[in-house]
Amino acid sequence: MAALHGLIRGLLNATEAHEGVTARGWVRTRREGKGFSFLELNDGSCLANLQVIVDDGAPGSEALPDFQTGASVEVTGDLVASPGKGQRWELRATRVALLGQADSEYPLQKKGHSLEFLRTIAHLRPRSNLFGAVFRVRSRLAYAVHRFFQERDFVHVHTPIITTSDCEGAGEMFRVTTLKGDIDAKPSADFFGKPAFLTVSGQLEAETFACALSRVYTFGPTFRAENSNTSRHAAEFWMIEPEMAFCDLAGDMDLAEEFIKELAVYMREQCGEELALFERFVDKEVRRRLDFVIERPFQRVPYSEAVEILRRSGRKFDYPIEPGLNLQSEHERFLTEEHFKAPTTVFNYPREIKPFYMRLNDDGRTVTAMDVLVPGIGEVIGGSQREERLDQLRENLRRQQLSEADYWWYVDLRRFGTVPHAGFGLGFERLLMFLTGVANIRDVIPFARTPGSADF
RNA sequence: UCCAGAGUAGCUCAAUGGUAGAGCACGCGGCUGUUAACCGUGGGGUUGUAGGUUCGAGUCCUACCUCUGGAGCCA
Repeated sequence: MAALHGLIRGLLNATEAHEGVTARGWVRTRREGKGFSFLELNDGSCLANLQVIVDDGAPGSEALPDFQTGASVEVTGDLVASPGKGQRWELRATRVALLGQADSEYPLQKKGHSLEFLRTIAHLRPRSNLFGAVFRVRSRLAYAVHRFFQERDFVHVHTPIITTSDCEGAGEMFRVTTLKGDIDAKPSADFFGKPAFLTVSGQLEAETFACALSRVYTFGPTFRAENSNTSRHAAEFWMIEPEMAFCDLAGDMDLAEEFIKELAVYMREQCGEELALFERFVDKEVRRRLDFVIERPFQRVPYSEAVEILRRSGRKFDYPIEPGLNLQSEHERFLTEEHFKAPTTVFNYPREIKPFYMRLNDDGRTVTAMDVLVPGIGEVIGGSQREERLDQLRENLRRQQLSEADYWWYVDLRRFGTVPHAGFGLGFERLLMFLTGVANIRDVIPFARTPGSADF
């Protein structure tokens, strides 16, 4: 019986009627009948509401006028088969109690609200069907991410959030300081004795652990101070970065593709109720896209070949296609959605457009970079085999005008027992957008931080 | 940061330069084992902000603010 005193999810999944159960939650709507009222109760444990029947005169029913949308209540009664359509079980109340009132100013009324409006009430939107579903899915997929790596003997490493290397090379960084006034006047007086920042990637630190524990991954907050105003960028997001010693680019691509597939399968099998909601109200194509990724084998194509395909496609693109230029979103989407009609991994990019840590190929012109492209989104994963040769890494640093002294510990990995190793990075929110169909990154983060906005 | 669009009731939206409206929500009444119930009725507004044009501005002009979409950067 104890379990039945738990969440509404448990009550609705009951296999038989039960007397004397208690449900707690928030009122979604109330309908008054002759001599009794219907309450729809939701506690966020699942999408569905629990229908409650309260007879006039039942203990606590005198407060029913205050059981308005948004109010928190506790109901005790008997779980019985529902004679009405639309639900299997309902709760016949023997006692009701108002825990917390919600008056008519409660902004989340029982009506369709725009996503833009819901963002302005981020403290209340988890009580809506859509956002309850999004954040239940976010939690389960975070679990699936850990499960994927733990089952493959990866060690979870908590890489630092504050860093003093301002040269991780992945974009503008947020400054962390305890100084007042001119913070650049005397950096040695600062808390860490030098300028400090919020991390833009845990990769370099993860590499050190991979070169000790063989297989590691990070899954944590990441920060970018870029003034990016798009539906795909946030100043604070969660990144997943596996790193594997004794692994080359092929092994890296294998893992990336397996990862995407497994999470799509997990979404399909473990989040069916939410997926149905997303399919209906958010993105009619989401289930088809998941099946597309699950069923179709990934295509692998070198960058040079991808460029040729784009050139010969006869398609007019807004941006030029030339060897040595980065592929634009429109190019990536053409490859995966129209040309291959499959998830696609592009690899071996020109060294000029990629960071110093990527391994130089024997041709001397390309590096072992790879991007995994999926339909609807484009790039979801970027990774590479890392440059493990000491001399070559030093040359890469020189070419990109980076100081070896700033990377002394990173270079040390190549001095002492260096090994081939590889890894990739994945934005957790972008993965969520792909798996749920939600179009704006602000709607898969509980409280989004974007330029000019850090409320709540 | 660049380009485009939008800000009118709590929410979603109407309103030829000429008296600011509807639906939902909320109050009241009615009806009903109802399903975002239904029917009737009532209250609800500094039209994003500041200027300007005009006899008259929600509507036209200028600036700013905010939001949205797209681009760049990227995950």
